[in-house]
Amino acid sequence: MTDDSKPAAQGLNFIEAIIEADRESAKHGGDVVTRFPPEPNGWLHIGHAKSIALNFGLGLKYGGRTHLRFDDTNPLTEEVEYVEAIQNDIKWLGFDWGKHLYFASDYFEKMYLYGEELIKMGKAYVCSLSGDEVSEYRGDFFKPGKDSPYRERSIDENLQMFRDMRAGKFKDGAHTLRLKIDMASGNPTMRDPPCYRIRRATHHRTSDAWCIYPLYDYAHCISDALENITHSICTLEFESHRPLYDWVLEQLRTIPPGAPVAAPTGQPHQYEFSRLKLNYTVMSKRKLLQLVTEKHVSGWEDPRMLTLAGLRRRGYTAESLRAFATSVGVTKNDSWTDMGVLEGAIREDLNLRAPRAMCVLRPLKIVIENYPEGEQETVDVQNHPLKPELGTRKVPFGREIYIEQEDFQEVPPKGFFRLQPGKEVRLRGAYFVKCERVVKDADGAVVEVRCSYDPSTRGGDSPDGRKVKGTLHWVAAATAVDVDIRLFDRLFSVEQPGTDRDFLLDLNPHSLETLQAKGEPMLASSSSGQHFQFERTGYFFADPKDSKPGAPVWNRVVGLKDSWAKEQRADVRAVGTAQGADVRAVGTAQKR
RNA sequence: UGGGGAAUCGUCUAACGGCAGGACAACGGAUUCUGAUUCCGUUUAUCUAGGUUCGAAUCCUAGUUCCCCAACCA
Repeated sequence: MTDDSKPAAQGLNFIEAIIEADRESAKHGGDVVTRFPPEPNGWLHIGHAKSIALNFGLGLKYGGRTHLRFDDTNPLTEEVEYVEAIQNDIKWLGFDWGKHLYFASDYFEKMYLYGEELIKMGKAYVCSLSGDEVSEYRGDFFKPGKDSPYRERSIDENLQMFRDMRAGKFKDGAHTLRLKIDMASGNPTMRDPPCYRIRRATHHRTSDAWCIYPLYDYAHCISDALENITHSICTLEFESHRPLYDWVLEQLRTIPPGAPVAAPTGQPHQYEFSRLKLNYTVMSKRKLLQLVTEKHVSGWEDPRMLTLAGLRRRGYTAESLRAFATSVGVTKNDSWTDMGVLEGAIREDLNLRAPRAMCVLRPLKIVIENYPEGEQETVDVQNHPLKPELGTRKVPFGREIYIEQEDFQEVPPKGFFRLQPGKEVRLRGAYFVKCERVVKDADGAVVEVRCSYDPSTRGGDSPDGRKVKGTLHWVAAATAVDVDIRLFDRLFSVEQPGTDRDFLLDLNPHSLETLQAKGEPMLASSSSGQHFQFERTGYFFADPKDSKPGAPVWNRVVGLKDSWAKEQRADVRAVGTAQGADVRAVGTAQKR
């Protein structure tokens, strides 16, 4: 997929630059080992895709490897359901951890022994302050913390108590093991952080083997070191945790030979990049979970959700997501990516991938008066104009057909070149038709348009060389199949949901519209998981969950770009502002 | 009145003392049996103020703005 003929678009991202410098200096023996460390407490979303693509991409690019490690140190929120879903999503995205599947819980025994060693070194102590007291003693940003009264417990007592913690001799929350660092540090993370808490909860892997569990800051760096991770890449909010990450490993490296547990071999370094922020959506797992549990969406796999599962079901391809992840770049800038970039990525992919079909979303009946009654024929239509090798298909045509309601205007606006009284358009792959008259109901609404056709234009070209401006998609009424369609819009109606109020208030009430359309017969037999471009309307995907054999349900992945619609909107705006406009504007011509 | 980060077209991102480049968006045009795609073109940026230098987005000084940190969450 690389194109060396392109002029250097280069510029490594800053992590690649670090890695290349490290390889240059033979740091880590030139190895590159990264890891993707999800906590199994929710489904993966588009933001994770950026991290996955980064970590696995680096492993691939530099001939190293990437581990999948579940960061499962909090049994209260973690479940196997998530472990499975996460693996599923990563594989679907196209990445492979090979045999390198790990769990932080695999290291619980070692982590515990490291705790004992830290106690023996005088670097950790059992603290018996309550949660409230701990935060009180911690101070705040401007006020240094105070030492815990338990800070100077003897090594023997600490060791005994830590063992008793493990043995289940204390109530939940009665004690913690804390690292002895510096209660006056300007960085709150370094104010004697707890590294073990007592918590009787069944763990999804270790069951009830443990009643104490390590905390993130302690567990993560140790896991990285045990796996010989070289570049431990995380998001910006962990930046202030890096001194602690380094501190723990530094202590552990001093474990003497012959101790019950050997010092970890790896010397990983943590690097931080900015997480993906996309407008018109929310990314936090807490909010996504809330959308699911409060049933604002149908589940983690709702096609409007920007979870990987939701996007997959919506019809996004793994390729498009990987391309998107690459296109947003990797920096430490706090930035917002426009949803349009994601939509562009899937359009670009599907434009090449998806065969074309015709489907009329909001039908308007056309009767071709000079077409023989009772007669029917088939016309050949290209399956993919960009790929002639995909051939053509037979599409039935007849006297009565449907076109899109918006493709006819009795009183057309300026620039409209679709069907209108007295004018001729092309029905794709079929004939030129001309609007002769309009049939209205009692209220004056157009219910049917009467046309004539030119039999000599069969196939869509006129022998006399006359041109038409418009080409419409259509479906023959007699053979049309009813098609279930779901049109999705952005889940939220504002760029940054929840900025100054509850994010749920920013939900877009029109994010889902279902309708029954008229499609060409082929669409009834399409199998789930298939993509089409419905010509002139958008890219659609047969929903893998809701489709039944012979009755696919079509998700609109994304609409086609529509510069006509955009122009119309611009005209509306222009008219709106012109009314209030001031004539003085004429005078600006004198400038310069 | 702490600690840690970040500031480049509208957006995202390059440039590492030597012509501020690319992508997306926008706008204009060409082609088109999809008002799609494709192609061509145009507009738009170095947070501010000083300094060093032949030369500063880049180095120095001072300032401004924004983000993160006060779970026994990750």
